[in-house]
Amino acid sequence: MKPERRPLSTLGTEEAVSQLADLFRLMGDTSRLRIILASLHEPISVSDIAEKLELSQSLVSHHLRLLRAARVVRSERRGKKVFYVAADEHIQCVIEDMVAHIGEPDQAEGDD
Amino acid sequence: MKPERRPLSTLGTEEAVSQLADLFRLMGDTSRLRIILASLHEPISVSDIAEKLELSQSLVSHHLRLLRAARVVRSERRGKKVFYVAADEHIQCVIEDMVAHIGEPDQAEGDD
DNA sequence: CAAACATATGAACACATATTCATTTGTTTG
DNA sequence: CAAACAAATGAATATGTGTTCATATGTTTG
Repeated sequence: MKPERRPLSTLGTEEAVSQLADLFRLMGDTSRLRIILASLHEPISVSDIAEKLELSQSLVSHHLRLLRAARVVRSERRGKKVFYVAADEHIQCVIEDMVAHIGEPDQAEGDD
Repeated sequence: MKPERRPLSTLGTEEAVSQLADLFRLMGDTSRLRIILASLHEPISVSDIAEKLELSQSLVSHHLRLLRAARVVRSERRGKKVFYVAADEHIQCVIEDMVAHIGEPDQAEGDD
């Protein structure tokens, strides 16, 4: 089920556009995007992310801090481990839309 | 009307994830995002973009080259001017979803 | 409390890239 | 064809940032 989208009229201020760009930029790094994908459907611990993606624990932690600050993911502690999961369903929607864009047939007009 | 999304099963390869990240990164710059927004609904010329956004013609052109290469926008020449417009409706969807994410209520669990 | 495990943080560095300036290419019209 | 306008390109630079290494903080268990 697809969640509702919002009109773009919210993007009047420079600050709003800046906040939006920040989110896209966060998803624009391969490591971070893989981390997001790994935590998209179910909570996963930092160490499991690091192992699964073959990234250092430190790097994963650094990225998760940025993602959590932007509320792309949220954290939950379970004993010694900390689990991260995508914050809301919109994150998945954004990714799915972008994948759909990639699959779109090319209809360039002045591309030569 | 919302276009169809695609499943994320396409993201198996590293190359697919990399391509996806490239697109997000392109939208993660304030100037580029503003350019995308300016050309979202109707074709607009390079000079009009530059004037409207108060960016240099050169800068706009540089960014448009990247956006066109990634098929985020497509170009069409009309006389001396070149008009750019968002390549497909998925671009708008992605933005709308991200705006919706920003408007999402905060439900952090371990945020303190 | 000490030891072991899991995560977070800080500094430093290598690398990418957004922007500017100068120039070139392309298009229309006298 | 020359002049004027519009857009694209290239080089140079300043700034941002992804990654690593070392270390600190937090948590459980003996």
